[in-house]
Amino acid sequence: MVSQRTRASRPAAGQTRERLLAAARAEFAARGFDGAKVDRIARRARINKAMVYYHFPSKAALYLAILREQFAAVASAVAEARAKGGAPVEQLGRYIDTIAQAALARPHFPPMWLREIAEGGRHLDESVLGELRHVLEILAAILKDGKEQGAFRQTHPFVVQMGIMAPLMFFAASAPVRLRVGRKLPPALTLPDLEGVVAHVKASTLAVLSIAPTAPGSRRASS
Amino acid sequence: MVSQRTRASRPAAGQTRERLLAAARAEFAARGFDGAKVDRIARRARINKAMVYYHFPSKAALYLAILREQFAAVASAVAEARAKGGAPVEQLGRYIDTIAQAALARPHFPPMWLREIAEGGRHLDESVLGELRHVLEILAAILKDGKEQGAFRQTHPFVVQMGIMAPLMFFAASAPVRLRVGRKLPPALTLPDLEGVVAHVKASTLAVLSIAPTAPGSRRASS
DNA sequence: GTCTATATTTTGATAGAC
DNA sequence: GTCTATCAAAATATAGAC
Repeated sequence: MVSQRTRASRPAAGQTRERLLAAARAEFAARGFDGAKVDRIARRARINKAMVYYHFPSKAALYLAILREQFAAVASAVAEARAKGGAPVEQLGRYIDTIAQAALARPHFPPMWLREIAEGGRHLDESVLGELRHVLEILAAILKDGKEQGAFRQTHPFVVQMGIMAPLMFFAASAPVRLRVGRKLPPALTLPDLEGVVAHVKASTLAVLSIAPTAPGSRRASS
Repeated sequence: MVSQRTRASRPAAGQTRERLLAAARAEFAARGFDGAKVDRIARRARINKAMVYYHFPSKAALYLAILREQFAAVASAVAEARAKGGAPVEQLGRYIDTIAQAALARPHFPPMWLREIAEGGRHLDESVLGELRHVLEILAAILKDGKEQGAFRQTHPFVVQMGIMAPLMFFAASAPVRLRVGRKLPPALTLPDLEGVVAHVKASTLAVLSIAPTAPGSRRASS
């Protein structure tokens, strides 16, 4: 995957690659790895199929490049947010905001992530898994700080992560379905916006973290 | 290969269809519509490709049949749970349990649902959308009851639904990825189980519903 | 109802000119 | 770097015997 690019300027070479990546992002997000067709990617990028294989050795390599790019961007945004410091409650709020904004700024990320989950992570390599771990470890650190400072109760980082990521990804990716479901729904059931979902995720997450683990129908706390 | 006969003298007809459906469920859940191959479905069902087309007019029709079956089952389980009545808080807990159990009992449902979301619902027809609306309307009714009885604050059913369904579906479908992520994680970060996730979803949902919409620290953390 | 071919189309990937 | 032309391997679907 070494391309012979020097510092010297070349005729709009990078542009083609960028168009290719943009087209591939859109196609893979909309159709998934198997549903995406190299022909269609080329057409979207206004290049031809041979050019795809000039820039990437295979469809799979192109897909992986895009996965990496997206996960790395999200992970580094989260790391930046963590680096800003502050009280655990504040950091957790920022963590949630950051992920929501990453999803907004990168509309192709949520569907690709949902698909990879459904796929059992068949296309995830160690580099992507590493980014995932990075994000989870940052959340774990925030939760640990909060617990040590008496602000949060003991929780499972994986579970908290699920409670944050899942609604945000689900929401970001589900616009078309929500619209179709909402069309024939009683007018009382209006469609939500991202702000509402983010607020809900923040409020519910902070609430579980601060209350005793007694849910109705379950026994009292035993920790 | 000798196929067994039922009590009657006719060849085991229904059995083949059942095997076909089971194989298709597994294949579609694991690979998605485009990734699933009719050859592989036939092989899994221990029949041949022609039999697939004897029972269903096309791959798409087979896929839709399975989607319908799954959504109808979940929707009717939720309707049953609602019919049991009880206080809103109790009903909401049962609603969550029901969805979690439906996901456990039908391991192919969560990945298929995640994929359809990612896909923009391309394969959902009106019958499936109707089941979705049904489930959402039941949740909306529970929330309405709760509000009228002073147990819940005003919330958006769509948003609450996202906070419940998404973590449950995500969790149910993400076992393979979680295992790979967890393998190289500090031992402090153990892997969660479904019980923990269900408890978390219950606790967080009930918590947001009962508190005032000002979560601790939420003013500062918005952006 | 079940099977063995087989038709037809699509698709990932390459050769080779410019 | 970019194109046209094309291959070889899948993959959906069907014909037709039993």
